[in-house]
Amino acid sequence: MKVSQLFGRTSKTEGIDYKIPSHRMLTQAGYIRESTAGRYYLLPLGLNVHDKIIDVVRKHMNAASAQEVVMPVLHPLELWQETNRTTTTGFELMKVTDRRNAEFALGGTAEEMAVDLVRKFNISYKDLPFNIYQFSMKFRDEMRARGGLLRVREFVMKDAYSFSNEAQFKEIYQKMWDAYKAIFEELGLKADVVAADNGYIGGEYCHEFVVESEQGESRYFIDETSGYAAHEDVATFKVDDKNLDEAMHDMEEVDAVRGTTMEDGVKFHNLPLWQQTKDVLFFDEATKRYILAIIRGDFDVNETKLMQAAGAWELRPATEEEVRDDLGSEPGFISPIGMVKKGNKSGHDVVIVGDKSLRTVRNMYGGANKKHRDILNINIDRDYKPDIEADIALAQPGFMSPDGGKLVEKKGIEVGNIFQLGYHYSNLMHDAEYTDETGKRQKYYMGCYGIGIGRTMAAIVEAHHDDKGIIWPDTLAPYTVYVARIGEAEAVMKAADELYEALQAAGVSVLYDDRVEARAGEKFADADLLGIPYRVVVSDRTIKSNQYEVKKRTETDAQMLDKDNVIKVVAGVK
RNA sequence: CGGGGUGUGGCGCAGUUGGCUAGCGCGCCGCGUUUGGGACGCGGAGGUCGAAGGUUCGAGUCCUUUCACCCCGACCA
Repeated sequence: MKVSQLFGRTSKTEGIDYKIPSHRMLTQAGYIRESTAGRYYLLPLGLNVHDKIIDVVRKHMNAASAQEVVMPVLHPLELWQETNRTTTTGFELMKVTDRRNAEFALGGTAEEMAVDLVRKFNISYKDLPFNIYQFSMKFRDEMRARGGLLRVREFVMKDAYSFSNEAQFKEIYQKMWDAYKAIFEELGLKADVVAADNGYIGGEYCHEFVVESEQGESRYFIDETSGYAAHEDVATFKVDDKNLDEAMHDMEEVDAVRGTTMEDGVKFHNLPLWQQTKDVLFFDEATKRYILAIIRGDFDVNETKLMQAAGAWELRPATEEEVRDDLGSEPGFISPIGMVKKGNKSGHDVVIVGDKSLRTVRNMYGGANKKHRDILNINIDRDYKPDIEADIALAQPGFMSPDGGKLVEKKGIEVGNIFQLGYHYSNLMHDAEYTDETGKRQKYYMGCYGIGIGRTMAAIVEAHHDDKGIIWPDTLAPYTVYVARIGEAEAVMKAADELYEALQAAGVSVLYDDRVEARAGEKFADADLLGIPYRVVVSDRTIKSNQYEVKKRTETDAQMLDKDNVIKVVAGVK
């Protein structure tokens, strides 16, 4: 390709105010162009790389015996109603109506479609297991698009859906895990595999593939000695026992003219923070219940874990008015003891969820549901009993991992994930069944597996760039060689043209900077910005010796080679 | 959706307490001089000042409404 003919061009100023390197460089180098917030044009260079990433993903999916299909982008809305996801998805579903008034959802993920497709075939155990996948545009009406390709409203996703029985599933999940490791490794990314929350997708467990990056939005913890890795939403840690050797004392209600913070309580009673109870009241809009979370004073409540434990969907903190008027308690002095759980003013029940850390402390202290009154020597079981006991504590850097090492906090870009879905969808959708060996109908046991192609592209740039521009891994670069022709002397033009032809004849992909209007500095700057692995200069200087100047993007020194050796060096990387 | 901010040629911006023909740099087109790390001169094209309504003799500038975009939060590939 000749630069003079390439659609899209580099710019010194375009995108200069984009803060995130991949966003700025991909825009300035002419790989992408924004349409409106979160929707991008992929220009020829951008599509070139995007396609190469897809090729890598496809290769490994096929090797893991997944089979490629394409599903419609418009999903019949009935399917989403079947699984109740018209209301429970984290992203706002985008809907369209056709001329017959049939309603469709713009696909944001395709579990329902996959199930609907498979059940049309009335399959039996002989068909299992199998895994079908596609590359297709996904639509998500994100609250806020951000960071160029990192978080957008339309993007190509590779999404795969596996169907099996329960016994077969582990192997499929492992296969996808291994395929993902191989994919990201081939793409030049070091991905951590992190346990995470299933969220609106459903199922019981899942893993995210996260590339460590300052620009990432995922926070996760790693125990570097054991390899334990978990998203902050689900990370667990070892809780130390505090004063379990102490005898239980009698409960006592006392005056407590103090402020409403935890520190106020510590100061007033002159007792450790960990001995205080932290009582946090939430309201779940989905199930219309109050949820009272109780935890040891030195820990915080993890809302994701709390939602899982309580079966809640739309948690929000309760307001001060609700605490007072509905529950007859007092902000800052909430307590499970004496809490009216049923038949309170609002008619909404209260569910008490206790963290397991409450069993590591004796004789705790906390509010008495009355202003300026506290209770001392509170002990679980004797004085109150949570409706649900679970781990609802938020992990913090430095805490001890379940394996005994230290938890280190990291930030990263989530480029892919794998979900166990189990019977989640086959329970919700009718006829999601196969016939087993005995002729009985059994539900599909499912998994799903996603990779965002554009986000992966951005993650690669985040991982591979310098202050001059992108540094593509050799196999992903849109072109292997950038031929920079300097000057317009007849002999130079001829030599450059010949080199361009010769490289192409040798099967090397070349971007030939034949612009007469651009000067040397501009061409060098563009070669660096574009991130092409090799730059070959043809100029007065080089043709004098009948040689060419060859420089790798990753190196500072160039070498002089004759044409055959240029081709030899460069042909090795295509 | 909550909080903060910005909308003026393709990009980056200036435009004072309302005032005359809306400017500058980059980029783009033409001619010339240049030619190894983003040159220079001369000439040129390109603008419903985000949109709608209002105040006024007069609005880029003031008022109202609205839309878009950016940054911070909750969500995700």
